Amino acid sequence: MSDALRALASVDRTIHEPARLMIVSLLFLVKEADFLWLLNQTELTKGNLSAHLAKLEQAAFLQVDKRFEGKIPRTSYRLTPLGKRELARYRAAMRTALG
Amino acid sequence: MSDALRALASVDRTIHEPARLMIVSLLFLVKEADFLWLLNQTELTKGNLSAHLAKLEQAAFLQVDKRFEGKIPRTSYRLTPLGKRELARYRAAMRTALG
DNA sequence: CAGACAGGTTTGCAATGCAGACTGGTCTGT
DNA sequence: ACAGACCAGTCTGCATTGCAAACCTGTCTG
Repeated sequence: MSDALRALASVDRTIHEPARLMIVSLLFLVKEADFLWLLNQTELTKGNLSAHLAKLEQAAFLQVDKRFEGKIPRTSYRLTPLGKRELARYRAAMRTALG
Repeated sequence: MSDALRALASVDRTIHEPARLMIVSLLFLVKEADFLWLLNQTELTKGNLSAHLAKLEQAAFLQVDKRFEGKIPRTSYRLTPLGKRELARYRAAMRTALG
């Protein structure tokens, strides 16, 4: 089994999913974002986005920060260090795989 | 929506699946292969490999060539021109997405 | 007060990936 | 000749997904 194949066999499915790869890539660039912004950028449906965020949170790849600004709930999402590491690993794996 | 995101949103799920990406990558390199060889290279189970090959055939990304060599059935798999093009497109998309 | 919008969660459905059991045939050893 | 191993797959059943639409709570606007 070649390196390229080994790389593919070991990719993290959580990140590999295109919708989630969009999310983590965005968060990697902007550091922090809220739900609506992610919704607009990704063009996913709300339910879908919510589900993907939940999955990423469950994998501890992102951290949800809910707080109030006055009466308005302000939720922001950002990558955890683990999330950043996994994204880097994923990128490296895919680069290896794609030659 | 950035180019990177657009690229991700449009990836072909048939090829994106790691197991199938292994298969098409292998076939791209070797031009032609049989079931056992693919089985050994990918380390998938037979049922799994069979299902993925069927899906790739259904998408017209690969072509199955069954013939007899004496009494022994000799099946070989190879990419179609469409399969090669789609792999190229996928690679380009992922490179764009991963920066 | 009605309606729009933010910020999600819950539900239901169809498709998928996966492994293991099964089939049908050939080859090898005794 | 027969048992067992191997090749080449297919079939089946299961659990997990991804997806969209419906729903919910609360705020803000006209």
